[in-house]
Amino acid sequence: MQALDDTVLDNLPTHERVYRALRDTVMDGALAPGEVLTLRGIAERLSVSMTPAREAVRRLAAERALEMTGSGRIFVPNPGLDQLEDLFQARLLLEPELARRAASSPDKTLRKRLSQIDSSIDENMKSGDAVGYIRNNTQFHRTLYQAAEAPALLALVETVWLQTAPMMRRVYGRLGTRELTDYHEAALAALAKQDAKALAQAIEADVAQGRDLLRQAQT
Amino acid sequence: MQALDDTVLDNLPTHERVYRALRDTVMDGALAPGEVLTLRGIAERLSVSMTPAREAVRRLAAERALEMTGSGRIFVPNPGLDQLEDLFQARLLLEPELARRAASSPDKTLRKRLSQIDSSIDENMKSGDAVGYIRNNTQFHRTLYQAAEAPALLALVETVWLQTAPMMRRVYGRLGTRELTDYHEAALAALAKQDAKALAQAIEADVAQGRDLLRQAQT
DNA sequence: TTTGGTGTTTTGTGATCACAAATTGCGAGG
DNA sequence: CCTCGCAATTTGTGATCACAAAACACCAAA
Repeated sequence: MQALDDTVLDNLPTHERVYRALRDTVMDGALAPGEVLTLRGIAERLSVSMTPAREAVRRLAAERALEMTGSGRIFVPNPGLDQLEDLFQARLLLEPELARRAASSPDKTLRKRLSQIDSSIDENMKSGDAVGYIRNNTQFHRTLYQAAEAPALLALVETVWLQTAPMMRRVYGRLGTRELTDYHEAALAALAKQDAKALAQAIEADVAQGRDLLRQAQT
Repeated sequence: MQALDDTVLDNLPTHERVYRALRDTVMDGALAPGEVLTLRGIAERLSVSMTPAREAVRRLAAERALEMTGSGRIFVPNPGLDQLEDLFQARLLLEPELARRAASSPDKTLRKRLSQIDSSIDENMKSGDAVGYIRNNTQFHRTLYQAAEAPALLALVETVWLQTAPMMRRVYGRLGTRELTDYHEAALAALAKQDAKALAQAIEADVAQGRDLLRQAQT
């Protein structure tokens, strides 16, 4: 009876495993903007053939988590400030709406889970763990929005996260995470009161903080 | 000196050609929701091997234009009413914003092109050409939003269009296109006056009309 | 007519390979 | 020190194939 919560990492198709592995490294900001990847490199690192590696890469490219030149060169996108503004605008349009919908969820379990994640975030902030911060912050938002039960909207937001992650990693690495304001507390309080408006505002402030930090970092 | 505007259909990678061909059929609503596709079928129809067909399909699946079961079966999504509401909500959040940004474009050429497209739409409506209507309507919106110079936002909207296209085709096929209100005229007038607010409202009304028509059709 | 099972066919998956194009490395010439 | 050019290498692409699993068709039993 080992591993009931195996997150079914095995028995998945190879291309799916490669996809998830690559996606996670992008989401963590483990890949620097502009960094170049090769199919053979990916395939070898994960002990698979080129075929599933190619499929995974093309899938990520479709989600704009990776980019490919006309000649097939694979690299991590390095969006300009303009494009980043667009991506944050998308977040500001979509995420408060998702929060609003999640607000009607009377789920006690949800609040507990969010609270736990927020504790981890606090630790990450104090210890300056940028990767841990990004990972838990993403998980906080994802968990909240899942309660909105709007998978089509959440999918859109996830692709935006993928596109901003490498840049945010760079920013947090430079500026640190110690001086960030934690809007999650306010979000949790609003959720407890089922105050959709306040929740949406807290999320908006949270997203806007990320945007402003990024603006500030861009020289 | 034939075909300078060949839209470079040749000399593109095979997987790209397959992708575009499939994407167009989805956008046109030529594929019915629930319809099943096979890699060998696609490959044979386009006279290519399975490899580029697979890549194209997986790319479309990443954009949610196609869906794949755990066992790899490929089919056109058949979203429930709930999901369609979400998709239209995304459109309502994103498209007015894109319109707003496009409004500052003083481009005379743009207005002329939009006007031409709108004429085609009028013909399509009168003749009840559902596919032509969908194609031109999409082109109208795309052309307008391209002026917003926010490719990241436009890409999000395009994926939403892909997801709703099969259902809209069904709806227009059933209810016809003759009784639709043409909000594009108002949009053009607002654009000429560079009235961002009015333009955004016209676009909102246009999108909302699509949503309402779909609601009405769902029994 | 419906249900259950069984054998056939269809289908996606992943590895391998030849090929062409792009990239890189390096040395000659300015 | 920089730039150009050529050769060696790296890299993505697309076809093919064996394989396992899923889907399907068909027939017998209730």
